[in-house]
Amino acid sequence: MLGAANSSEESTAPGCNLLMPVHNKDVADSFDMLADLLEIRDANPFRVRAYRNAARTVRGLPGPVAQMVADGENLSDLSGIGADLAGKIEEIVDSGKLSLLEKVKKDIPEGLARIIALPGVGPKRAAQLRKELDIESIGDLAEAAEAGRIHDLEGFGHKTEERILSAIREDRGKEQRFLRAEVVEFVDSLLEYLRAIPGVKKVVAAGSYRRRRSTVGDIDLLVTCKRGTPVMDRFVAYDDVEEVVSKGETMATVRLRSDLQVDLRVVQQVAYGAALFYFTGSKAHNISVRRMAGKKNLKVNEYGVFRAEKRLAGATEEEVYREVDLPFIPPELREDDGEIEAARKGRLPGLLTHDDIRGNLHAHTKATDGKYSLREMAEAARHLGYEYLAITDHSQQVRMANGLDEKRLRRQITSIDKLNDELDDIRLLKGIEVDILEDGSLDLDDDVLAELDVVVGSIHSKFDLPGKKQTERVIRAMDNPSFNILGHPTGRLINRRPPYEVDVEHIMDAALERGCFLELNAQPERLDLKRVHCRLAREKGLRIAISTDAHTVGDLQFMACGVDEARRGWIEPDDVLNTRSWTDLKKLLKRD
DNA sequence: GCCGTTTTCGGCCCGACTGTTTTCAGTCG
Repeated sequence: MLGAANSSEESTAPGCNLLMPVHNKDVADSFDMLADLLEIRDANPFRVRAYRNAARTVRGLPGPVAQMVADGENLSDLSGIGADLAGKIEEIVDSGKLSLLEKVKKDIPEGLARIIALPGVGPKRAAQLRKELDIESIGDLAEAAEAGRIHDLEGFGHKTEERILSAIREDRGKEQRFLRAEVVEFVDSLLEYLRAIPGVKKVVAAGSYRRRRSTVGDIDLLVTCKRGTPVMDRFVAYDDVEEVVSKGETMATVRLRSDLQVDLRVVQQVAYGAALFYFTGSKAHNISVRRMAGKKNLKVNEYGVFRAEKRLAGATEEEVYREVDLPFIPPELREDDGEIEAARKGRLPGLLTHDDIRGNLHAHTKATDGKYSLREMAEAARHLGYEYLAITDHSQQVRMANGLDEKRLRRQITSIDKLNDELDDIRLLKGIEVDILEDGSLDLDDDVLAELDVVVGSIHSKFDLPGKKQTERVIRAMDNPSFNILGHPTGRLINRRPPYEVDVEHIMDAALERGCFLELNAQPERLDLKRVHCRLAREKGLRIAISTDAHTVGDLQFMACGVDEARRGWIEPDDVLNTRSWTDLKKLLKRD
């Protein structure tokens, strides 16, 4: 939301900017809100879409749009941003407000935007509810529904009224996204259940799940089967189904007990590729591909690629892409932010795979807040086929985790040396996850840090420093010649904590100058660096470490999540530190 | 509101399901 800006009355530390920083989310939320309200006002749908596209573009930027404005960058170079929207972004950054939005809010109350977020209510019905019943908020709507005043409206009925009421009661309608890693087991069970139905041929999860997004809003499943297979009946009869939202011949939607929504689509085998393409998305990617198809007088839908009535392709995704003169584009890249152009030019990246990973550069033991011994962690890593595992326990500042002081760290170094003499096929690297203190100094003395194979530096305190200070803090830490890798560089916890205000691009430049690296932390709720940052690092030629930050032997499996995010960020094997043998890695870690 | 090796104006992706309807609008993805 806006409005955080501009209160010069409030006490402000000397030297601080009087305006609160405007975040990308503020800009994007303003545009989304404006789109909602304009839609209720029955504006040109393409104008509405332009605002939504712009919101998406701004939300996906690797750095603050406010910085781009400050640097005088030409915002209309961004896709979907023209002169008008560039001006509006500048207005928001400069003033903290969007005058058009303020104006429209006078006409259409903000509460209506929350009404259209409810399932089953869209802009048309919201406008109608307001016109006929003076409903301007969720509260008004709840009252009217409870009083039974909704079902008599034209186009409404008892079912719609009930649906609205139950949605309000269960507080649905707010955006709810699940960590992908959390839903994997739900999806696997469901896939297994569907595959067991006689007559079913293929069952696959599409959507953002297949694109390997860190979070998913719902699950899209695609099924091919023999004619007459009762897939739909069996699907809605699945044990874990809480509610059947809709059920038709070829499509059904259910809500599981976990509140996860699952859409199932049944298509014929000949349309499998087209349907898979269609339901994998992203929506923006699909629209772009369809537009290309349109130029060739082709129509792409979930049943195939057609010229007039004639189906040209559809059985495989490769076929579908081929018809529009494109090579296969990996699902992780399908976000309509450059992959189509790259594909057309034959410049798609050769993406990293899990098999390329040869080690893990961030793990804890029970010496601090981990749960397993050095030996147990080593065995687990060996079992995964790794060549090395860096032990990077916390440093003393992190008292809650029983962080290591110099004495204990030296003891651990000795233990690792001893253990390495015994171990075959796996090498433990001597490391630390050392705290970056508020002034940018490191939490342990230089001489002990210099004895280590790898030093990961992380922030675990003072998350709320202003951006400039936080950025300087990190860069100062990198000045220390022992510093190798910046751990979880933005500190975000998905759905729980926003990133701290660091200028990631600036930090990347500083890392390049100093021979340091950034981590992509593979914990499912961290995943920072995130994809746009990975792309930025890659463009700059800055290598990244993909590390699990494992606290248990099981956590070592998080590597897959990190690889997913890296793939989404166009990362190739050579861009990653831990695709290298220890011999090669050692050279990279050695700073001059 | 954006965008252009057809275009600076006139396009802008496409189909399924539901509820409320007698043929379809609204919503959703």
